[in-house]
Amino acid sequence: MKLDRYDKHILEIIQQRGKLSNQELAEAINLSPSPCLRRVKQLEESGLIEGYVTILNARKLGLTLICFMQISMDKHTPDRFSHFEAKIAEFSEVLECHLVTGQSADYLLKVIVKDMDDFQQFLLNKLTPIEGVSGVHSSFVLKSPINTTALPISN
Amino acid sequence: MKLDRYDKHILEIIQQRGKLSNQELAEAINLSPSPCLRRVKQLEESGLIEGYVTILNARKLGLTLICFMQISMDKHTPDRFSHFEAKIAEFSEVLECHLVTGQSADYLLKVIVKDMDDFQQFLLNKLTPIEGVSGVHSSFVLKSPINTTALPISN
DNA sequence: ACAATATTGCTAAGATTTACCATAATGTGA
DNA sequence: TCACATTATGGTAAATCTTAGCAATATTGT
Repeated sequence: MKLDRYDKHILEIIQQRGKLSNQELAEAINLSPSPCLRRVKQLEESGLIEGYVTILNARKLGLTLICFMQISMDKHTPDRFSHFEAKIAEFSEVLECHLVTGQSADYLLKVIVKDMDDFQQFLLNKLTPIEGVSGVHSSFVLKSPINTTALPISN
Repeated sequence: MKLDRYDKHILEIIQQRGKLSNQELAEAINLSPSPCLRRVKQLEESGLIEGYVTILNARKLGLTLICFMQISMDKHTPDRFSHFEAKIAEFSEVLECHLVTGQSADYLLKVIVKDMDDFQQFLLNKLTPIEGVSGVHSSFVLKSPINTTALPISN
């Protein structure tokens, strides 16, 4: 699967503007609508385009507290990990869960909640009751000068 | 700005499927296309909908290495911070940059690169040369069982 | 240079978006 | 509770967009 300059240009644009009409996209990359649409469909079928999503404003939804949580597990057995991941998947306040390298933690979680009360609820009633969770360190986000879903496209 | 069940239903659906046609969305929430479109437009104008983006497959783009980096600064002065943020904004491999609380770091970065060579380039040629960067700790992502942009919508 | 292959741009049919308006539903104050 | 004001809905139609087929053009490899 190799991408020419048209494909790369398409990807760069639609990463930022997912709902651009095909005509506008075609114009932006200097191609007529037909081949432009064909290329997009191909990129979708290849799986390179995973999907289209809508980004909401967290603050306007009342979600003002974002927290990165480093989780340590007591034992590093496969069933400990899969059980943790299954439990975590039930909580909609968890936006990301990454298994990471590093001495201090096994998992890194990105969590979003309304306020500190909700955070406490999440921590005490949802996270720490999960079997095997032996340590939790929380870092609260003060501001996020960069926050994008757009991946770098190589030249 | 208060949301009724239609609005919440719209938001829940379009967070997952950003390019759903208005007709399909209307059908999904049991409303005719006209009022459905009006609601979406209103949500856009209110700023609650920030925008629509396309999610690409990082692996298929050759981007196989994701890393969370904790950055410490030597001095906590406003110009140190703003200079760091301005420099970081120039690097497309930085997907997120958060100013965070916690004893161990000032910034948390989410970085994506092709491989360890590119990571080394980023670390040595781009990140550490920034004035004021006094410490860097890197955690590599092994897998990400959860990775969503969809925010929880309260009932 | 030439043949084979792939890609483009045009066209037209079908589908969708979108504004308008009459009707229905909701909420408010007496 | 009722009348009234306000708001939201659903149908309609025009404009726009999507999308597949096809002839023409461009690209690639030998």
